[in-house]
Amino acid sequence: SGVRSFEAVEPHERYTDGSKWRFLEHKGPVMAAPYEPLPSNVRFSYDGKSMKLSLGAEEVATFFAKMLDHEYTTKEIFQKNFFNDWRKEMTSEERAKITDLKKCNFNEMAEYFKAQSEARKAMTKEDKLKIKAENERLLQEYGFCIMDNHKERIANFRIEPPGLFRGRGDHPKMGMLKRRIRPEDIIINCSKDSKHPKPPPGTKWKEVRHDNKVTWLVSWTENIQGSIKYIMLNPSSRIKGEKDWQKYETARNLKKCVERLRHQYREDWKSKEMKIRQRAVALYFIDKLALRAGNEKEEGESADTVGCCSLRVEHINLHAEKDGQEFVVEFDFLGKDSIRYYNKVPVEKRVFKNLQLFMENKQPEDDLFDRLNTSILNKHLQELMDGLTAKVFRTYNASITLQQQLKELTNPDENLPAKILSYNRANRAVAILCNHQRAAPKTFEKSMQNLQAKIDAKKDQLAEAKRDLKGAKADLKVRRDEKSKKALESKKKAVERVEEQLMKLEVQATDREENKQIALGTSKLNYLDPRISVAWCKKWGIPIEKIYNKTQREKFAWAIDMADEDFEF
DNA sequence: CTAGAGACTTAGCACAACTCGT
DNA sequence: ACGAGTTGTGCTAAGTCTCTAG
Repeated sequence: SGVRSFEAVEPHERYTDGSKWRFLEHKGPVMAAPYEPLPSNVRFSYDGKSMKLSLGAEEVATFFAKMLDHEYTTKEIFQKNFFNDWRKEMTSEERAKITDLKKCNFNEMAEYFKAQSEARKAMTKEDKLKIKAENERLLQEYGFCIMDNHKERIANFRIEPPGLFRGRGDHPKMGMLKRRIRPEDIIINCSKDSKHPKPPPGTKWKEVRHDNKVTWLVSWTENIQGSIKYIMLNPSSRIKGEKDWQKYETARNLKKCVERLRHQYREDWKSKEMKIRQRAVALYFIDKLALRAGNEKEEGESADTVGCCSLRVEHINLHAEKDGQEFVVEFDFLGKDSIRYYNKVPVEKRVFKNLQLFMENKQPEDDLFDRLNTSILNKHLQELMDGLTAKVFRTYNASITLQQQLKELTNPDENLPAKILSYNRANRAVAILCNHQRAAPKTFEKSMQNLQAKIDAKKDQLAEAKRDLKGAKADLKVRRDEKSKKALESKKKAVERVEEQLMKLEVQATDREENKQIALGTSKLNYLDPRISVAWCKKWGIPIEKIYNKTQREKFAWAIDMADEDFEF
């Protein structure tokens, strides 16, 4: 099943009728483990008196108890949403009695779960092995499907277990109960002529359908936002790989016409139509700053975040002059996942003047681009180039930046670790462009200190090695024999070795420091044409394992097969 | 054009698994 | 062999974009 062939030049739709497969067979999802009631000695108490909860109410209470040491359980919205949903699961007697969250004591439950997790850590090796074996069995049975002629890995074959919803950022629905998914909620998708997955004994699927226009195997509707969740294939699968390839080919098509498009939107800055000016300025931001498109969101349904088209007046500040630069736009807004975007960018005068115009007579909470949305923008883009949408600019600019940076930063004379540092720096330039941030690792300070200690130790070692070398030189001068000559050689070698080790550590420290709050993974996985990296590795004799781990090599198998050292994005 | 459903990609984080020095 | 620190993986939320109906 590992052998795949791709057309060498252009990715194509496998079928011309829009269907995604002919044959699809799988075992269905793994359901969430059923609720295990608490032992009777673990009690919940209300208003100082212990009280036995009904099974349903107890389960939801344990969700809260498990989260007690997270800061967000102290938030008012979280508590309100939780309590509201919890009460719905109570019996009418419980509901009558439990009316104030502050009077609830979950401590025994919390202690119990802490003890459980300790016990799990302290399990014997055999028991851990047993669990591992069971997981492996589950993976083998449910983790694969047959699509057309290939056995393919499934990405997420487990149904999401129930729990309390925790959105990102300031989410109005945090703390709500994410309910348990039953077989009756689940839609199965497979081919008619396949062996259909069986629902658990005594249950039924909501539906079994045979829709080969879609790629998912299982779906259900989630109760927090009412959106549909899917079980789909792993990125290593044919269907995902071809799609990925296609994405990068579209971005390469953009490369061919991007100068034309840039010229066009610069012209449009002068248009007499407000709508066209807004479109042109937004597109400039998307191109220059790799902003996301910015669809409209329903207010109050999720955290207040924006992208380009949904920017509001309050998200930018205009400075005719700032820090010695003219026409500076200061961006400050929350983007996807409530990650802050903060940037001060000098722009062309004409853009600046347009922004002033767009902001005239508006309140801070008004839309900056009031005549624009993603649908208008994408319709325009579609006319400029086949398959062009706003997000293609992100892919294009990310990939072209990597290629440029690699060209600029790679020094042919440097050794392997130095070259890899260059790669990471090129990758980092992209991550910064795309604003891929992470919380600094909790162990960051300590880990830097450790590394510094290692470096210091290595420096001492080097000084010592150099002293030895000097001694050997002096020896040779005096003795002039073969033995001293050999000794000198070996001391020289030793110095070189330690020098190299020291450099490696210093490179590592630099890399880590620069990476403190930057996440490289997202761009590597989603924005960088893997053929650029494969070509770079081949050109400089870098083993691909230094750049891509096993999972990544599987995902990018198509590119590793395809690209040679002169691949140009 | 608007709203909503649906399908699919992109995202950061928690924790499990592994690695390396002692 | 062990534990601390690092890396990899699973999870699932949060985006983008298309399509359809009114």
